[in-house]
Amino acid sequence: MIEEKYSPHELETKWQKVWEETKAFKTEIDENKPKSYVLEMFPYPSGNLHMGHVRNYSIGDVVARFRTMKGFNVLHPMGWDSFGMPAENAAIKHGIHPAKWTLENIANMTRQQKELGLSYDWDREVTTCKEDYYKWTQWFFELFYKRGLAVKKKSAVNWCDSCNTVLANEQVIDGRCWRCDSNVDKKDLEQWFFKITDYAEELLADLQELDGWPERVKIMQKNWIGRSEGLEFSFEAPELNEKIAVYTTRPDTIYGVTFVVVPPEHPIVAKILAANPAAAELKAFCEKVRHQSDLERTSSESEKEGMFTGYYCTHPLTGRKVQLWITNYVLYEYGTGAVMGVPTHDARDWMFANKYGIDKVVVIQPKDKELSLEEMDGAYEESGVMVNSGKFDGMDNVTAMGEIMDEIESIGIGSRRVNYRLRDWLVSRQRYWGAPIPIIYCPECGPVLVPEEQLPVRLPQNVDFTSGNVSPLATSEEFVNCLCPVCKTKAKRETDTMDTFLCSSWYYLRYTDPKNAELPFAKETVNHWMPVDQYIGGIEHAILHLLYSRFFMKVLRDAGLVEAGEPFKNLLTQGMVIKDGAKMSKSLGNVVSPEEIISKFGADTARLFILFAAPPERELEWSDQGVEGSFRFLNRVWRIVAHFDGRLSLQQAHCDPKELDDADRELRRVLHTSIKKVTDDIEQRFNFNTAISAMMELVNALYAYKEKQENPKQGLVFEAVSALLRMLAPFVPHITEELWERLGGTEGSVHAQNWPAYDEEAMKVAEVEVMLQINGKGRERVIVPSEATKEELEAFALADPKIKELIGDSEIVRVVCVPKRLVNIVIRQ
RNA sequence: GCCGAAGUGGCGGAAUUGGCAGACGCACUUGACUCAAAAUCAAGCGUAGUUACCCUACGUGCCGGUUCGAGUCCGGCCUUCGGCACCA
Repeated sequence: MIEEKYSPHELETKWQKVWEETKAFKTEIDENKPKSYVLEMFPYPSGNLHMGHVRNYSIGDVVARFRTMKGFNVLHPMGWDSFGMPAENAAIKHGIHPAKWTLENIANMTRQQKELGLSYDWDREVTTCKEDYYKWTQWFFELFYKRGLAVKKKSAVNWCDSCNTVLANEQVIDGRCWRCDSNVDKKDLEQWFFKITDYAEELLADLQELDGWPERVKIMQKNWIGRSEGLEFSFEAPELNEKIAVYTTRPDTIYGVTFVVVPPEHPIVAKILAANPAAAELKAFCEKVRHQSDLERTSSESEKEGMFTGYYCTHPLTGRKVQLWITNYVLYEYGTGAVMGVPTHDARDWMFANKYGIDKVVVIQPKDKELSLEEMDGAYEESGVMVNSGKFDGMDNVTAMGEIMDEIESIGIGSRRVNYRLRDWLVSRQRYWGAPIPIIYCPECGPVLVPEEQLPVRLPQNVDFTSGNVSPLATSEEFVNCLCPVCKTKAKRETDTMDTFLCSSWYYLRYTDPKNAELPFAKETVNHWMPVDQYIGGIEHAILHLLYSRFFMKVLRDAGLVEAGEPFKNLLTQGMVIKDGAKMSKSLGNVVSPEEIISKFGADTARLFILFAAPPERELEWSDQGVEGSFRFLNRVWRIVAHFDGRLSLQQAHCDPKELDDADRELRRVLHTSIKKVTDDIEQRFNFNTAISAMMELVNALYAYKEKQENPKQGLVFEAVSALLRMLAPFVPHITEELWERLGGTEGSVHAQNWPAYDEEAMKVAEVEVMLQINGKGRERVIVPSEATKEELEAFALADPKIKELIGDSEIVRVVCVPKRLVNIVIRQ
C-alpha cells in the first residue's frame, strides 16, 4: 500500500544506498548485447557541482538508462580532469597542497553526483592527477616522441604573465588567456610541441564522416584548421642578394603586385638593417611593432603601419621593380611569413597602399562594369576578366589562376601549396600541478626519454609554488638532478609539465580498461567499446578538447593501439544554464546551487525540471516556479499511482481490447501514443522536454480516467501505470524505483525492466475531426470516420449545410482533401 | 567584416513530412473543498470587435514571392546571441 505523501529525501537516500551497495550500474562486456558507450565530459574538480554539470549529467543519465532498458550493454563512466591551475593557485593563496585540495574537491563532488542518482559504474572512475593515470599520459608523450610528433622547438609563443606560463593557440581567446582573461604576450621560448599540423588534412577530411556531430561544431573546427590552396613563390631582392618567398591564394592577381611586405620577425630584416643607411629609423619601427601586443597587432581594425626599406624586389613575371616594406600587418607564423601586396584586389593592401601612396594597377575587370583607379573606393576582390597581365589578358581570372601557377612552376621559382591556419599544439607548461614531461637532458646524450619501466616520473611533494619565472619543479633539487638512463652521467630532468588538455585527450579510452597495470588499455577491450556512441558536453570545447582528442585518436590508431580513427561518433552540445537572462555567476549573484534545490525538492525534481525547461542544445532559463511545477508533477504521479494501488490486480497485467468501453479506449490511446512519442523523442531527437510533456499528458489522462470511469479496468490501469513508471525511470530514477517496488508487480528494479513497447492498433481512433476550408480559410469542423477516403471526405464537405450556404452559386475550381486533417474547397467568386 | 544559430502569448516552450498556430508547464482568473488559508481537484486563459452564447477579423521579427494552403519553402531586410577575426 502506498501512503499519500511523497517524501523525496527519504526514498532518494534509500535507493542511492541500494544502488551503491548492489553495484547496480556496474558494466562488464556482454557479447550477447549490442554495446553503447554513453559519456559526459568529465569535470574539473573545482569544489562544487553547478547547474551546467547537473544538466550535462541528467542528459547523459537519461540516455544511458534508456539504452540499458532498450537492451544495450551500456558503458557509462565518470572521472576527474584533475590537474590544472586552480589547485595550484589554491596552494599559493591558502597554503594547501594541490593534491589535498583536489582530492577533497573530488570527494565532495562525488558525493553531490551520487545525490543526483546518476547511473555510473563507479568502479571505472579515473582521476588524471593520480599516478596510475598520469603514468600513461607520460607513456603517450613518449609514444608521440618516438613517432616524431613531440618536438622541442624555439618559437614565439603565447605567454600569460598572470598564469606565469605559455599557452596553446587554442587557449588564446581574442588575444586573452582562456582561463584568467589577461592579455597574452609573445615570447621567444624553447617549448615542447605536438605536431598536430601533420594531421591537419585528416582532421579536416574526417569531419565529413561525423554525421552525428552538430554542423556548427564541424564548421568551427573546419575554420580553425583553415585549409587554403595557393601558390608559393619567390621574389628576388638583388641589392640584398636574397630571395623572399611569399604565399598567395590569388595568383591571378600577380600582375597587380606593387610591393612586397615582411613583418619585423622575418629573417631578412636583420640583413636590411645591417646594410641600410636609414637603419636607425627602421630599427625603431621594428622595435615598436614588436612591442605591440598580439591583440593590437592581429586585429583587423588596427591601423596598418609600415616603413619602406629602401630596397626593391624584382617582379618575377614583368621584371619591374617593386618596393620592399616592413609592416605590422603580416603574420610571420603563417605561410612563408611574407606577402605580396596587390592594392587593387586585396582590402588590406588597398588600405596600406592608400596610406603610403604606393602604386596601384587594376588587373581584373568585373564583367558588368569598368574599374578605374580614380573611381575605386576599395579593393575589388571578386572574379572577372584579366587585364594588364601580359599574355593572360582577356582570360577569366579562374582559368588564369591555373595557368599562372603553371607558368611559375615551369620557370622554377615556386609551386602550388596547401596551407593551414592550424598551428602545432604547445604542450609544455611552466607549472607544478600537471604530469611531468618524461625527458632527461644529458650533457653527453642530449634529450633522452625516461625508460618506460621507470614511469611514472612522480611529481615531487616539496616544491616552491611561488618561484616566479621558472617552473616550480625546478626548485626541487632532488627532482631535477638524476642520472642519464643511457650513459649514467649526471643529468637534469625536464621541469615543465604537460598541458592538462593532454590528460583529457585520452581519458575516454582508459574508462574501457581502467585498472590495467601493464598497458594504458588492452587492445581488445578498447576496441570493443570504442568509439563513444554518445558524447555530451558544453559547446565551449568545440575546438580545444574535441580537436585534441581527435588528433590523439588518429595517432594512436597509426601506432596500432586502437582501431577507430574518430573518438566520438555522436556529439550533443548542451546549452548554458542562465538566470535572469545571464549566465549564472558569483559576480552577478544569480547562482542557484544544485545542493539547495536537491535539499528542497530532491534530485528527481531537479533533474526533471532541467530536462523539461528547454531542449538540450538550447539555453535554459532557470525558473524557481518552474522547479515547483516539476515537483508538483511528481506529487501528481505519486498520488495517482497511490490512488490506483490496491485496485490493481497485478497478475492481470493484460487487458482484452474487446472488453473496453470508450473511456478505457481513450486512456489506452493516450498511453500508446505517449509511449511512441517518448520513445521517439529520446531515441531520435533528444527532445526530453517534449518527452516529459507527453508523460504529463498521460498522467492527465489517468486523472481524467479516474473521474470518468466508475469501474476502472485493472489490467488496463496496470498496463498504463507500469508503462508510465518505466518511461519516467530514466528521468526520475528514485521515485519510479520506489513506486515500482511498492506496486510489487514485477521482480527487480524498474531500471532493469524492458522499455515499454507501443501498440499501433491502440493508437487508432474511429472518428476524427477534420477542418473544412473554403479558399484556405477554416469555416467548419466535422467529425468523420478516420478511415474516410478522399472521395468520401469531399462528399462530406460538399454535403455540409454551412459549406453549401457559403459556396452558394460560386464555381468550384478544385477540392483538396488531406485524410484525417482537412478539406479545402477552392471556389471562384 | 566573415561564418553559424535564433526570433512564436505575460513567461519557458510545442507544432517531427507545407495541412486546425500556441501541446505541456509557469503565471494569472474562477469554481469546489475549508471557519479561513495553504495544498488538492475541476474549469478558463493570443489580440481586437461582439460579449449571454455563437460568431467575425487579425495574429509566428519586417517586406515581398511560390502554393488550394506557409511558423515551416524561396528572395530581400531588421534584431539578438555565439564563433572567427589582418591566415594574404
